[in-house]
Amino acid sequence: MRTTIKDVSRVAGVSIKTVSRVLNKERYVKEETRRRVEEAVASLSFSPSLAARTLGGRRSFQIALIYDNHSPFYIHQIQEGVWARCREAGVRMLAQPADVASPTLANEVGGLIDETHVDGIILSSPVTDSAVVLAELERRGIPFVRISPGTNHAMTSSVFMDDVQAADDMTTHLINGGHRRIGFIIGHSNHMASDQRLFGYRRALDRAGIPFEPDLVRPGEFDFASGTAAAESLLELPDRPTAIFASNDDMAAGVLAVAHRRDIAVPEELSVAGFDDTELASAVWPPLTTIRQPTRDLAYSAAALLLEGEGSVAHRRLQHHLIVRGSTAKRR
Amino acid sequence: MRTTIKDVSRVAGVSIKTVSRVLNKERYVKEETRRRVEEAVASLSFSPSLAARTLGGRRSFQIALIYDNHSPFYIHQIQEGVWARCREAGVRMLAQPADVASPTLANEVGGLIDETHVDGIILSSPVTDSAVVLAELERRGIPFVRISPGTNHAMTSSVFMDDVQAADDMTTHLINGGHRRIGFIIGHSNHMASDQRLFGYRRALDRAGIPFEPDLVRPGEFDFASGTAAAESLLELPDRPTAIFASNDDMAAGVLAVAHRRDIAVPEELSVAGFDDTELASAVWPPLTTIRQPTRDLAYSAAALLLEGEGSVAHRRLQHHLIVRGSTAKRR
DNA sequence: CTCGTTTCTGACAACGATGTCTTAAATGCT
DNA sequence: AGCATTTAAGACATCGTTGTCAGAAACGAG
Repeated sequence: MRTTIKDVSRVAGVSIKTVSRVLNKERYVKEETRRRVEEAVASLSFSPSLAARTLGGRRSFQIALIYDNHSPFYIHQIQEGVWARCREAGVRMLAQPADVASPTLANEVGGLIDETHVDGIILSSPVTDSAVVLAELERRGIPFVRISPGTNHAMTSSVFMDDVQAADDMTTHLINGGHRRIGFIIGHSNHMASDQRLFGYRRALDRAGIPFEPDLVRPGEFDFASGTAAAESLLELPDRPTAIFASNDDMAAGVLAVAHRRDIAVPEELSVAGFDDTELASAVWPPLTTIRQPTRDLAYSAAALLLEGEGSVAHRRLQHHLIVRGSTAKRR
Repeated sequence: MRTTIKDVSRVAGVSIKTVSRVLNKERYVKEETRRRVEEAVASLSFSPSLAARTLGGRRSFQIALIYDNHSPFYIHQIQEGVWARCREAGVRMLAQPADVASPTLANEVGGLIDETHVDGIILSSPVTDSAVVLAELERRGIPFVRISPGTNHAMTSSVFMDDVQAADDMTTHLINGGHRRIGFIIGHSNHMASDQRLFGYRRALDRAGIPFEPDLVRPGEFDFASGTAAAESLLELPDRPTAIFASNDDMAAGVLAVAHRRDIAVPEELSVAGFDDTELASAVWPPLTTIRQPTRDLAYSAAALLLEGEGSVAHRRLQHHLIVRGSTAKRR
């Protein structure tokens, strides 16, 4: 038989309602009573049934994290951060993979909410910018926080970093190294951050008075394979770039592989830059110069905002950092 | 107001019990009635409350996946596989990070079970071999399946691959390439698979009549940093190895980095082999020769065993594959 | 000392499903 | 036609908590 609040109440010699009060840290419980209940809870190593709390009460002690992202490193850090904050709050995290391209996505999210009664939701890019999902959440009035959203910052709670500035910083770093022909690999088109990083690249070029050349820009999809494809085509240009800035580390790793294959020395003949600073950035050779995106902290802050926020809209911007490693150097 | 089974029963013109029967695909419902109920469910887009089902019934429609692993790639694939099978069965997966070294681990697992009423549990290495956790699960009589356990295969359900044979295969591949001095980097000491891979390495050497040299073996922890450390010390040997076999891809990537740094050409002067075939194996240069561990499939099978298995003990062995890429070559 | 607050506690209904039991209708067999 | 069996559907208790309300005890002010 399962240990229930009734057993605790019997051992402590109080009503179940009083046990419930202690469990929920409510006011109006005498210190002495509280102590007795806590002892009973400990001696029975009692854990209240989430199902019963959910059904009877107004909270479910659960939040959902919805993501659709192809970088395991990124997801891992996001999960880590959200989970850490949830743990502190005694709340359960439901990790929910999703497919932004699925026509039934909004229904699935709605079903998730109905089934689990989650108290709130955290959206990670690119689900942050799915209009149907946002509409569904608004309709139900359920609290949610977005991590690195691409749109409508002001209307909903969110945590983010300045992707434009970060890409600008990296591009400027390359320009300062004497590079003028800088290739750029765009991220996946369904991530708003992709546009922003491209914009930052262009802004830095403009400021330095370097004309923008569409030929130096290639599309990508945030994965290794698209990085190699883009690099192949960039390095075949008659007047090839002396530096390539990829919108994330996975694609930058692809660039490195192509450079090795073609016997182009990095960083001597070609500088390569990434973005994100995932574990991958330090696991390739040479280690990548990249932008450290505070992914785990973004996730932690998102959970904090959701759990603490009294339904109010709030924002938090976290700082990025330019990490210079061995994959970039001054142009010779 | 939330949509409940009552609303559905009203729309369909039947009792709530009948709706419940349709939801649970029970017998003894007239075809015509079933259809009416299903229409009502669809038109209201009703999703039953998991909390209520859990509380009232004998199942919770949830299973937990408990892991403590430092490789994001590995965890990602495990989650992926379990999740896929759960989705098919309409069951929720609770991803639960843990710390095998924590003294309160057993309590945490017990608390998880009490709180969530999970129907079963999947353990991933190294939690698979935590005596306290196994004891706790046995004591409660809750079904569980272990993924790649290191001990007691026969007593509990599990899915696994043959780590000994796989390491033997890889070592033999290197020996066949003419290598005689083959370095080996052991995995994390709390993973049983580490011992098994070492054993496979030795077995292959024995069979080939190559004496085992303790000097060629270095400890590691399954991460990039320990791979570089081990490689540094191996490559400083007076008579350095012509091949290094690391117990996983992360450490093999570390070996590659050291080789690059020291200007040792791979694979011309040094062959490097990994294990797992995570995304990382193809994201480094040269791409790693490695063992493809069917991680995702192991996880999928584990979930299948748990969800289908009628409480009986079952096992499934999955096949590994030697993947030859550019990081190994014949000795010159 | 009385009365109004504040503090503290318990009885009981409610949450939304499933389990058990009962009953009615349909079916099969002699 | 009569009876046993199978099929079909509903009434009601139940799961383990929290919400609401009511009442008792302690406290403070006049």
